[in-house]
Amino acid sequence: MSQTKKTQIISAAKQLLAEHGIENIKVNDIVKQAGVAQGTFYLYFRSKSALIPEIAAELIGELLQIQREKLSQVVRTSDKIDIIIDTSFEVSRSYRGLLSLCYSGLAINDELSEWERIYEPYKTFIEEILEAGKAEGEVTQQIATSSAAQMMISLIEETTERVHLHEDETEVPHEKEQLRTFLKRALLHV
Amino acid sequence: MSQTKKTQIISAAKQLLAEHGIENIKVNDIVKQAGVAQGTFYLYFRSKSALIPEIAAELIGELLQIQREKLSQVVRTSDKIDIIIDTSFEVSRSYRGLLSLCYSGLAINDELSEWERIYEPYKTFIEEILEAGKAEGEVTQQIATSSAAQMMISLIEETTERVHLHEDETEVPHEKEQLRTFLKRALLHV
Amino acid sequence: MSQTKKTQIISAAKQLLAEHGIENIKVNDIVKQAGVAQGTFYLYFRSKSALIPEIAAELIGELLQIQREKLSQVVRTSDKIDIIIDTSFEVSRSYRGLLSLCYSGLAINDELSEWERIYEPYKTFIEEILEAGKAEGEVTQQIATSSAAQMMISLIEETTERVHLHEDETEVPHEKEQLRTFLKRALLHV
Amino acid sequence: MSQTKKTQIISAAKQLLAEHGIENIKVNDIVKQAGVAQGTFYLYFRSKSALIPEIAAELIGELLQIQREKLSQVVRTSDKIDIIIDTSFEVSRSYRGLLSLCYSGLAINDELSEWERIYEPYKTFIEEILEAGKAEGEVTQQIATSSAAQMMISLIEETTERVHLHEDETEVPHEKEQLRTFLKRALLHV
DNA sequence: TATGAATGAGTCTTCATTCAT
DNA sequence: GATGAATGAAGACTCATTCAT
Repeated sequence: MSQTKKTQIISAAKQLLAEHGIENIKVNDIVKQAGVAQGTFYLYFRSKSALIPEIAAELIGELLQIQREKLSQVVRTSDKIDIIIDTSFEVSRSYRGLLSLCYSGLAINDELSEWERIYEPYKTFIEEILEAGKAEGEVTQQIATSSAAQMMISLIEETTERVHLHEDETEVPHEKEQLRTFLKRALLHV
Repeated sequence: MSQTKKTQIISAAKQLLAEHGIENIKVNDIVKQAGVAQGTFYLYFRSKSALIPEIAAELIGELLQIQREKLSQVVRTSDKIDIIIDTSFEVSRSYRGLLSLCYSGLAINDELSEWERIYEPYKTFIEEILEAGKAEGEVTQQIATSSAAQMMISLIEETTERVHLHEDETEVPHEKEQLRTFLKRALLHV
Repeated sequence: MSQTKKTQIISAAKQLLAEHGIENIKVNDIVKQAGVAQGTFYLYFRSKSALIPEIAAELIGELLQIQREKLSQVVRTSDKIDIIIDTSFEVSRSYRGLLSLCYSGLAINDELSEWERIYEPYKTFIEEILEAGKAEGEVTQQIATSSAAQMMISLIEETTERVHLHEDETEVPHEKEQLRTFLKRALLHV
Repeated sequence: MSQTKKTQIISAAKQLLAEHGIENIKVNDIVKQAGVAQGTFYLYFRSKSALIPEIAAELIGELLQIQREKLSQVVRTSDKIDIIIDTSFEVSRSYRGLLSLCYSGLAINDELSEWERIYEPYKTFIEEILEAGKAEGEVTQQIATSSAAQMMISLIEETTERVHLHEDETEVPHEKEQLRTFLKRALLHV
């Protein structure tokens, strides 16, 4: 039951965060939206900025879970990349701008390591895919999986954010295609 | 002469911005550092947040100028990419974190178009390089220059920021190399 | 209990307002005098200028209540006018200058209608007296009660304010007498 | 020539004062409107608040001059009152709200005596009219001319301001008529 | 006289956080 | 656990006034 309150708060925060920026939402807004009292917030979060990592973690977790699921039966790395891009676009759409807000929010608060800790499992997930791809001979040996995973994640994230911020859905397919091409050229054997 | 004051303010702001985040610096700090009065700030900037675009513009301008100069005698796109990466790392080092702070600052203030206006010239510069590379048969026809330029810029920026935030100079050469490989694979003919 | 805080603030504000002008008192002064925190002020008032109407309303309410009471057993309009003048002088003395400050405060903030809404009940009260006087044949039919009430209120208010601002109590009886004569000549049958 | 600058400033201030309140106009607004430099203001006025009395004096002077002129050939006090009311309405219309702003401006600045000094000549002018009316047997002996003059001025001023602030020109004739009746009943023999 | 860039004290308002109930 | 009234530090911004030119 007490978990309910926390969940309500996180949901409310996610919603507001996606609409406005981190600096533009007040604890007051969140609790109002969540339908709980001001003080309740501090029962579950040490401070306002402690909220961001939790949301980020939830987001990444969600993304990871969806992708794990969708990739379970997929074999070719090329297909995996397609799916990763597609799901990223979908998740990013519903959280419009939230990821980069999380990022800047964390960066601002000098909690870089916190951020990395949260991103860790996702990065590992991508690394494993690339590693497997290398083993299969599909992914180039030229690039270190750690760096490549990082660049791949950044590029996908940045592109999805950018595209969605533009609010012009018509260019989505083209940008997605470009991203696909770019990534595959960089990572896969010709 | 009155330009001096504005310059002083921008310099001070750049310095402080690189050290702390945008939300962590006060107008008061900036003017103190700049050696001008509180009111003087508002003589040259409509508000605190109006400062960011100006700094960003200056930064981009600087980057653009340096790269234009260094690339003037270079022919091969591959070499151009090397130089762009190198100079980006250098500029980014001296402005440690400033670019992404500018970005988040702008994103927070919903001034996306302002941000794009500022980035415009740099993006065009990169596009022209890629276009020329296509003409020379060095750059792949597979990718649209506009998208490619955007992705290239994002990737370089994100990587430089990330590497510099880690404050571990030893990994710079490796990351730089990885970035080079990644980009060239994506953009150039094999 | 929470009403207490608001009451404290209004009391403090009334006191300070009577001593200084609206533009000369700071929110800080008010809360210090009231013994509450800075933020508490904004819990009960949207802004500093939102305070004035509330005080004005309270003042008018007080004046109205006193006069209603004192006039309950009085029959002749002439006597009623005497009592209205007397009580106005008394109330005005204890709020020295406050009424006109309220007025200017409102006028400055372009909230004329707000001001009229507040004055409404008092004006109605005076109108009813004049109407009753007309029915009794004591008040002249020459003048419309609405206009007459307005003029009567203005004249009394202006005179009391003026007299009290002079801080020379010796002239009060004379001015009061003059006001009485003036008003009765204007309103009553000879 | 230097008088020109001062005149420009006063004109600009009158205009702005009539549109906004005293507290809402800045020296900057005035000088911009006047087309002079910021510093020029302080060449002619000790401070911002020193401007109000000058404007008030000019206004009163204007009113006085007009009325003196119009009354020069008039004999009956009743007619004089009509003319005074009419001209007051006219002048007040073009300075919509300015008089009361002057008043509150001065009251706020505790310069009551200054205000009275400025009003002095006008009050004397009205007193003389009433005195003459008494001599002619037209004005009642019941009321002291000093008090009566003051009340008459206040009432006219308050009424004109009120009517003009309402911006409903259709009620002007009725209110004017009511004022006329009220004043004549109060001051003249039946 | 005239200018207008520069000043900086002054104040409103916000909002994360606390704590008595 | 839950509440929400109360807190008060913090900071952006204003604007009358000055003064070097």
